[in-house]
Amino acid sequence: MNQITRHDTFGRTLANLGRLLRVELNRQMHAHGLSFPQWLVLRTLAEKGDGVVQKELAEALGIEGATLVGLLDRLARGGWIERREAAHDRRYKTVHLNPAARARLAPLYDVQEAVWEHLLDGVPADDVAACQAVLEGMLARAQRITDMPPVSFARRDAS
Amino acid sequence: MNQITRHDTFGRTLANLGRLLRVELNRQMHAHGLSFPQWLVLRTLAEKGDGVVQKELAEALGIEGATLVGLLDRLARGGWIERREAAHDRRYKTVHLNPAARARLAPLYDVQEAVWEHLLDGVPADDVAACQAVLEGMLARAQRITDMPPVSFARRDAS
DNA sequence: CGTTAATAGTTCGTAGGCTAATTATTGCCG
DNA sequence: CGGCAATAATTAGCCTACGAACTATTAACG
Repeated sequence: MNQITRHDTFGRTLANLGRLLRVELNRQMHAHGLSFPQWLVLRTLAEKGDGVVQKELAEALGIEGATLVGLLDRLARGGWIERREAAHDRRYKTVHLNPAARARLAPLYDVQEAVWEHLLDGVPADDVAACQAVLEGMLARAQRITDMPPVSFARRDAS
Repeated sequence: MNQITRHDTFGRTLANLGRLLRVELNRQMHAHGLSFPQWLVLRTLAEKGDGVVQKELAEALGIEGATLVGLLDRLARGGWIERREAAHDRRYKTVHLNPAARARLAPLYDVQEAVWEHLLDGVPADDVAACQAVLEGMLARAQRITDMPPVSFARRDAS
């Protein structure tokens, strides 16, 4: 009963891959004193430049502000970052990478890249590009869906 | 500094898509009194038949036994399932779908399928298949990687 | 001006995920 | 038979993530 659809296996692959990636990258980063989400925060911080405001950082990461608070708390406790009050508007706080953190961060780019190379070893670049195109299309549709009410998918009448 | 690599954008797409899917499916399932992980448990339970043992259920879901314990606790509290002691070996417990749960579960297959149809609307089946092939290859490699030590990726000597 | 609305950050409660340690039971083997 | 290893489930502790409620500050406008 209730057959497995073609899309369903796609979903399972995606879910399993996501979980495995999270676990594996987490494990790799832990060897350098960071979790994977923490690494994402620091990497994004380094990209966007020092003094980014929390709201903007959370948006760039695609997480909620409340979630970022905890991440920053732990990063600050570990000496990676520092929060300062913004002068012009005291509602804002700017986030700053500590000087020592930059050096500790450098090797992690190699770790990340090595993981990806292992995962995509032997896969033709064209195939990867095609796959990414499909995923990005889904991403775009998913973002549109998010604005719709939940009921819209229940296209059946629950007798 | 520390350039963005080609694989990196692929990783971001994957991570963002995974997150959006999780959030969206969670939202859809909540309209029927379930979270997305809970739905996965019940669906897997229905597939494997009644009386599955927790260990086997956790493996089918790809999560740890400890994680399943909490999920089953909440599902039992909600009247969806029931745990019974296995007769032949009192270490085991078998999980059983409550009769009323089956009827409540039926419409959710449609919800799930509708989400996938929206996400893949207009994408040629060949492209989806090609994409899935790449992802499955990554999945297979990721499973092999998990057996390796964390250091193996730090191909540079951190002075 | 001053009250009200909007906005940034935080806190609180809940859930899901992990690892490590505990408990209860069974298997093995000397 | 008896102790010891293996195994299933649970518990405890941590991190990440969410939404909702709260605080402090600033903006809007009557």
